[in-house]
Amino acid sequence: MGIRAQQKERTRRALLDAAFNQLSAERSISNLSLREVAREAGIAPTSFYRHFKDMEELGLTMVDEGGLTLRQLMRKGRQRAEEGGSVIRASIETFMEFIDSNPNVFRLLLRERSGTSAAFRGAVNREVRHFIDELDHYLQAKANRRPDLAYAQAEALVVLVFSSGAEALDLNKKERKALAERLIIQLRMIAKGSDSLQRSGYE
Amino acid sequence: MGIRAQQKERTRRALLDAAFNQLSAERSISNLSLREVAREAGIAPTSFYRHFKDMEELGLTMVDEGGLTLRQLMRKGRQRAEEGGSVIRASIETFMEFIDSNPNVFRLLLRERSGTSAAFRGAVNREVRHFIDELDHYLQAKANRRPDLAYAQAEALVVLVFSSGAEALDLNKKERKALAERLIIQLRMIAKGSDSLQRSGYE
DNA sequence: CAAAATAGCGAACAGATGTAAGCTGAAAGA
DNA sequence: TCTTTCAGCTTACATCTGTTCGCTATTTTG
Repeated sequence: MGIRAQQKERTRRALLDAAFNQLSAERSISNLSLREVAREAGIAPTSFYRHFKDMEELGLTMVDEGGLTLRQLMRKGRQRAEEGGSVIRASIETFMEFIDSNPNVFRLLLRERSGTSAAFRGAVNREVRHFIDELDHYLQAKANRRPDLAYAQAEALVVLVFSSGAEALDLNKKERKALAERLIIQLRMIAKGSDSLQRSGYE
Repeated sequence: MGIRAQQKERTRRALLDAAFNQLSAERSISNLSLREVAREAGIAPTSFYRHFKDMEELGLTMVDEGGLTLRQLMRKGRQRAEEGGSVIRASIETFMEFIDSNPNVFRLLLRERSGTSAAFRGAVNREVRHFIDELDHYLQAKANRRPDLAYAQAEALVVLVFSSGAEALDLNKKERKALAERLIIQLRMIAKGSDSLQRSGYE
C-alpha cells in the first residue's frame, strides 16, 4: 500500500476512533457533530468529506464495526463453551462481559435499533439476526428442535439477553447480579417450555 | 378556572400536541427543536418558557402522557379479557392495537427507554415496571405462581411483547401476522416453562 | 522528470438554534 | 376603579451547524 493510501487509512481510523470515543450514556450517534468529530481526529472539518460522504455514512460504518466486534467476541465465547459447560450460560457470560467492557458499542447497537434512521435500524437488525440464526442452527442440530420452535426459541433467548444487557447499563454490580439470575431463570423457562411444546407437538 | 388559566392550559396543550405531532419514524424527542414546536403551536419561541423550563421538561411530560395512554388502554383491554377468553391473548391484542393506532407514542417510549437522558430512561422504565407488576400480581393470584418465578415470567412476557411491537413497526401486515404467531409460541413457551419450573421446585 | 491526482487547509456563508431583555394589553385582585 | 400580574410578543445576540470554494504540498503516475 502506497504511503498516501496508508496515511489516508490512518486518518479515517482517527475519525472512527474519535466518533466512538464521543459516544456515551448521554451522547448517541445522532447527536455527534461533524465538526466535533473532525476536531478530535485532528483534521479540519472540511477534510471530513475526503473520507465519508456524510455523518450517516460514518454512522453506518460504526454500526458495522460494532456488530463485528460483538460477533467475533461471541464466536470466541462459543468456542470456550464447547470445551465444556453449558453453552447458554457461557454465551450469557460472554455477552455480559462485552457489555461491561464495551458499554458504548453496546449502547450504539441498542439505540440505533430503534433510532431515527431506517438504514441504521436495518443494519443493527441484520446483526441481531445473525445471532438468532446461529442459535437457531445450534438448537436444531444439538437439541433436535423442530425448526419453527427452534427459531422462536432462539429469538426469545436473544431478545431477553439483549434486553437484560440494556437494563444492566444503568445498574450497579449488586443489582446486575440479581438481574443475571433472573435472566437465567427466564432462559430456563424458555428451554423447558420449548421442550414441552416439542413433545406435545409429536403426540 | 379563570379565563386566563384556561387560555394558558390551552396553549400548553397546543405545545404538547405540536410536539407529539412532530414525532415520526425519523424524528425523536431529542431532535425536536423548541422553535419548531413553538411555531407549530402558534406562539413565539420565547413564549415557550412560560410553560416549560426546558425541552427536557416538555419531553418528560410527553413520556408521562404516553405511559398514561398505554396504561389506560391496557386496563380496558384487561377488563374486556376478564369477560371471557385468554387474558394473555387479549393483552397482546390490545397492545398491538395500541402500537397500530399510536405508533409514535410507542416509538417515543421505545426510544427513550434507551435514550440519552437518564431522566427519560427512568420514566419509561417506571412505566414498563407497572406492566410487569400488574402481570406479576395476576400470575401470583390467578395462577398460584411462586413469587420469584412469577416476576421473572412477567418480565419475560413484557420484554417479548415490547420487542415484538418494536419490530412490528417496520413490517407490513403479512409479516406482522407471522411475527404475532411467533410471539404467541414464545409466550406459551414461557408459560409452560414456568409451570414446569414451579413443579420441579416443589419436589 | 513532468504531469496529474488528491489529502488537508483556511476563509467564508447561510441557516438554525437557544435564550435574554424589555414591552404590551388584558385579566385578576384590592 | 386602580393596581398588579403575566402570557405572549418583538428584537437582538452569540453560538453552532453543515457545506462550498479555491489553494497548497505532496505523492503517484505516465
